[in-house]
Amino acid sequence: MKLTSKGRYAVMAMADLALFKDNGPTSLTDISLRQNISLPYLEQIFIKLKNNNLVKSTRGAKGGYVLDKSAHDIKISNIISAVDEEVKMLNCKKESKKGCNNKSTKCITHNLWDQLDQHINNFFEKVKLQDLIKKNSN
Amino acid sequence: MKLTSKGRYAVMAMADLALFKDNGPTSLTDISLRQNISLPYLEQIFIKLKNNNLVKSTRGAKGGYVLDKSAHDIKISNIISAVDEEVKMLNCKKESKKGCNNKSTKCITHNLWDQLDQHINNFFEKVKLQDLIKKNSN
DNA sequence: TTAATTCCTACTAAAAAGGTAGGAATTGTC
DNA sequence: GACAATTCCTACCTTTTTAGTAGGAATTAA
Repeated sequence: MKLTSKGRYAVMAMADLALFKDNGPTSLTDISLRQNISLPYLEQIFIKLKNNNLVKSTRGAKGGYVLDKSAHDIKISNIISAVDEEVKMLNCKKESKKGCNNKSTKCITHNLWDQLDQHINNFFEKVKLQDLIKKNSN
Repeated sequence: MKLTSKGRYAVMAMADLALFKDNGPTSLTDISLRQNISLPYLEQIFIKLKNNNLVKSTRGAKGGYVLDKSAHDIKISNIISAVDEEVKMLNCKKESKKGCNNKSTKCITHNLWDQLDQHINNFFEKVKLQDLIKKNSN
């Protein structure tokens, strides 16, 4: 299962962008300071967010990043998958050739992890970036 | 987040025990062969399962393990936590002293991960070992 | 021109995952 | 009583991943 700091940082950074979107492009330096994430690490994360059309960049002084679409239209699942974290418990190969253990058809617990994956992915599908910043203002 | 092969193996092994419970104690050698898990690794896992009263052991020849209670009464969450895998996305310290980033009160995404944890833990609470072996007989 | 920024590639340190090695203790079976 | 099968125990190890760091090039507002 891959759900670690990178995914968390990505979501935090996107939420930060959404919160400060009215100030023009937000620099990674600002996000780094506000969210306490190392700047070069943020850079790597934002390359991916950009490649996945979640943010747009402006280079040079006064540059930075802005959301590429409204916070209403960005699902958490989009962010998670953009930084290569996939929610997947199973090593089990696709049900084409061999089974999960290189043995029989499916391992005993195949369905369990499959259902869990669906649960989690479903959760991330339902939550929008906008939901986070609403909640934060409590 | 800690949900890896160890937890998966533990659940697989417990399900195996449940499936073959009528043959008397099941040796780890058998489970190792059937589930394709390395024997010494299984041993380590079973020490923990035993310490958590999920299985009972019989030493010596013809020895092995049996479930310590009915498969109806063993929750997947029991197994996962027995092998030290905890479902917890947040690094965030308990809301006592400092906030999540060593900064403000809560990080922007605190509630999100908190809810996800609850979702997953809830899932594991609901599913019993018995449910797995029923499903497997499809 | 300079300072602030994104962009890019490569390296690295620490931790965790997923084991292996080797042997001691126990017990049913011949 | 020997032996084979097993659990039990401690220590080590190898590979992968995580979470960075280092160093600099390209871009652009002021």
